[in-house]
Amino acid sequence: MTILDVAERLAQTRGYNGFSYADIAAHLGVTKASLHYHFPSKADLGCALIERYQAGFSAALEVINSQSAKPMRKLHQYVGLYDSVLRNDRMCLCGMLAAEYETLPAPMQDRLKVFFDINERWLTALLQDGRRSRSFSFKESAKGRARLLLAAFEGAMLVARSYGDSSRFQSAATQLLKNLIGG
Amino acid sequence: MTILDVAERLAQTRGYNGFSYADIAAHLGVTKASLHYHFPSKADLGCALIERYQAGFSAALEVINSQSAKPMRKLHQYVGLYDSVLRNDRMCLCGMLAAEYETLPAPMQDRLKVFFDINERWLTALLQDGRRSRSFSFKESAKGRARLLLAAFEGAMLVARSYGDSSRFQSAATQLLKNLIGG
DNA sequence: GTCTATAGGTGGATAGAC
DNA sequence: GTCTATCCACCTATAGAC
Repeated sequence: MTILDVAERLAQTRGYNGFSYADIAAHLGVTKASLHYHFPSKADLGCALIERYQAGFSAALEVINSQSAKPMRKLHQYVGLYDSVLRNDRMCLCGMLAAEYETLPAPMQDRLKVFFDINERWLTALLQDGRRSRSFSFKESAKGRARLLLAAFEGAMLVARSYGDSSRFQSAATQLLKNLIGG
Repeated sequence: MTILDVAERLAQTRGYNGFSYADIAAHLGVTKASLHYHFPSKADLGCALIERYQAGFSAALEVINSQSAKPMRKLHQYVGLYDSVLRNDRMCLCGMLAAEYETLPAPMQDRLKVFFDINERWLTALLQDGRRSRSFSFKESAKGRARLLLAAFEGAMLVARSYGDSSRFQSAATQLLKNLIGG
């Protein structure tokens, strides 16, 4: 378990303002001071968290893209990324940080939007592909649809977590894919 | 400006863990100690915040119900409640608190779910009415649809706020109403 | 790299005068 | 009801020994 592993879990369950160096130190059995050697300030740690999360997410998106699957199957796999986070009793890191946006250091705010932008671009491309191949059917702009899906997934995670009921997320995602994109 | 007014704004913009008695006191020009006279603990204040927010929301829902408008018009008015919050540069109080759920005192957690439950019930009833009168058309359960709408609205607010762009919310809401409920 | 020790600040909360 | 004064716990962060 690395510092980032522990910090990530804490940030995804309690939020950036909901954990401290002391929490991480306690979980790892080290002192707070040693953490500052690796991440001088909490803002540094926060930026590293988003960057690593982003990198992991991007890698997962590439894996999905590398398969020659139908667009709808790729979309289901995308939903699976969120679902696995939720089943791990966590909220999407960036959805969590979005709530705390106004309290975040500026460098974290910037990286947060990059995460959403990358997801939006990936989803937009998938939706365009799917519509071209007549796998998807929708009238609005692909970008608008992508934004809607992303926001709806984040919101569904947010509410599902309050109820400790991941089926709420799955129900929402299923409806979205069936009624909003539907072939 | 009352204590609750100031605290509400802070909670909606910075989150429950993102403001302190000192912040409220500074905005009101009083001391922290005097705040504790009205709300002994921060949990008391938090509960009062949710209860007042809930009461205001319920009152707004009754106003909508009291009109003899078409179901779709009522739904648009419901969306307008969220939109006005966002235009005020705020996030829905309960969407905000949902992110911080795990760090909240138990009494706040309970009240938070009550808020969502009440919204879900109101939306479910409206969707059922609309379907009965053939104003709405959807195949899934009204309850499932209600949950989806609520979660999607919260998520759309969440993301829109990070971009400081309320049109992102409006675009999402418009798509949801047109494609998910559509007549 | 990790430790001890500590600084300087802020958190929520209380006692008691007015 | 609001104030001053204060408490103690916790926060982020640094200095310097090992």
